Amino acid sequence: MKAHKQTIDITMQNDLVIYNTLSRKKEKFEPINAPHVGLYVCGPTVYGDAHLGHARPAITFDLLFRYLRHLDYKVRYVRNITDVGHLENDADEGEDKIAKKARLDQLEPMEVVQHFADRYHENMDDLNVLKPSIEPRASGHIIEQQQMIDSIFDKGYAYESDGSIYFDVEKYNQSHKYGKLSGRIFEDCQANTRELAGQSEKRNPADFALWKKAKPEHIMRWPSKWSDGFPGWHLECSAMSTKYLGEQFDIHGGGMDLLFPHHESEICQSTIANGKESVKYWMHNNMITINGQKMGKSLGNFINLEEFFQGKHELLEKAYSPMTVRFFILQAHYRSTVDFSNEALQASEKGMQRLLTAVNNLSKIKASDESTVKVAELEAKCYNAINDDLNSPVLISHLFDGVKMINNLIENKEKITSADLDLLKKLYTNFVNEILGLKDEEQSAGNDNKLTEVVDLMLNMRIEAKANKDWAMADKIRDELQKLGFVIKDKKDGFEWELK
RNA sequence: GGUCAGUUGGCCGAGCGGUUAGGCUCCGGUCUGCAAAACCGGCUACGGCGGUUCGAAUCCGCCACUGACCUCCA
Repeated sequence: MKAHKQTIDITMQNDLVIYNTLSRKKEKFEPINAPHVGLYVCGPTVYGDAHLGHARPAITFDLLFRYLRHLDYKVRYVRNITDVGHLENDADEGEDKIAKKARLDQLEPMEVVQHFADRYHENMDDLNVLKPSIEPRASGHIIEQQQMIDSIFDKGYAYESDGSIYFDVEKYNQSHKYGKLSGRIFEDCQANTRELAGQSEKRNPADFALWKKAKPEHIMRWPSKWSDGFPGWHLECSAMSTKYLGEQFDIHGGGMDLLFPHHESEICQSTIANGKESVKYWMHNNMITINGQKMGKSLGNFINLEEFFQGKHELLEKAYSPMTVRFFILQAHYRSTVDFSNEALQASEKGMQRLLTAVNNLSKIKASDESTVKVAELEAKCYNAINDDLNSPVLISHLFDGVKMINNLIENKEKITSADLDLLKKLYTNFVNEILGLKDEEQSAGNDNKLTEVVDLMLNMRIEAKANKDWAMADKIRDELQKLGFVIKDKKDGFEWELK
């Protein structure tokens, strides 16, 4: 039995295919140094509460992390926290996002960082997103970033201008061809990059900052040989991924909006500093839209995760649990946009409940001496789906086919051997709990003991009324409880209820 | 304006040359004192116009529309 499982896993490992943004193709996943896998994902800039948009990459790469671990890879997952250097407008001019928030709230920048990092972690825990192996902060790696600048400078791809250091994109383009990830052409970037006042210290509008001299009022600053200042936004990811995953590593992930210029710039920095391509597979999750539009601060349509969980937002008809949000996101493929709507969320909520109920009901199935169901086939379909560039929607559709199988087994419409039953249970534990990361949230609600006793009492009285064929009393108890928001479910031998 | 995606049934959302994706809704049935819940079953769509092919939602061309990035944002 164990030996059998091993063979399956080894086969499955060899079958994983992921879409590489670099080649715009699906590629067989082959780690540089198996069984070790290095995974780097761009984390949040912690100057505000996490919203639905933050949940997408977190859940997408959590799925990848979980699946790679399921395949017995030794994964080192690094997801950074940006706490310095990310400027307004993602430009090379403008106020630091953290510093601005600190100024507005009259706090130390690190108070802002601590507060929102803590909130982010709470939200991620709620969503059942596993903690990364390492969660480095940009401000803790100033030395590493300065060393990387030195390296780029020594190789002649950076220049100083009034205390700031810029990456020389034109020179890079001549020797390495700029734009291989985003598909942009250097000349177009020159023509289309907006020329801001104050950018004149750059030789070329497409150049980006590696180190910025701090203006007198700028509070987040570190000494350097060039000036008192702070690192450029793109640099932190290159410096930290190199430090923890090495000069070459397997997968770099992030949102599609980071593809340009952030990831393109990372490639430039790492290629020059390390003398070689650093990332083997680039993966990008798509955006979440609301009523067909991307969420954006300027559109005023972004919804915080906390607001989802509490139902406190004008666009929300009700609260949606973290698992509902997670399931909703997993029901679309990560490279597709997914459009938020109350109707879609509610569809996911019901569907997920049906799936999780079936999982709980697996224990009710009794084994026979033959099987009329094809469990091994179902398992193969599930692995094929997840192996195909993490196709979670197709995986989920197969799991729903299995739900029908489970329900029919419970009602003895189908038969299953004990070996197949073990496989079926393992299949659902693996895919639903371990890989998709779904868990039943039902238990915690309405655990007020007195309330439970009173409601149970009422419903037991109703059973007596029914036994006496006192339908008026039975219906009265039911209807009144329903008015108060209780959902009453009659069962063959009793009842179940929950408070909405 | 440049670059890149996409347009699938009432709603969401897979598919990427031939087979029922799946979920929710809706409709029927089982169960029930009646309901609800639960379960089972049913519901054949691919923006428009041409073309390639024995065969196209899937490939090609044109048109229309939507979105993303280049500016905030994951």
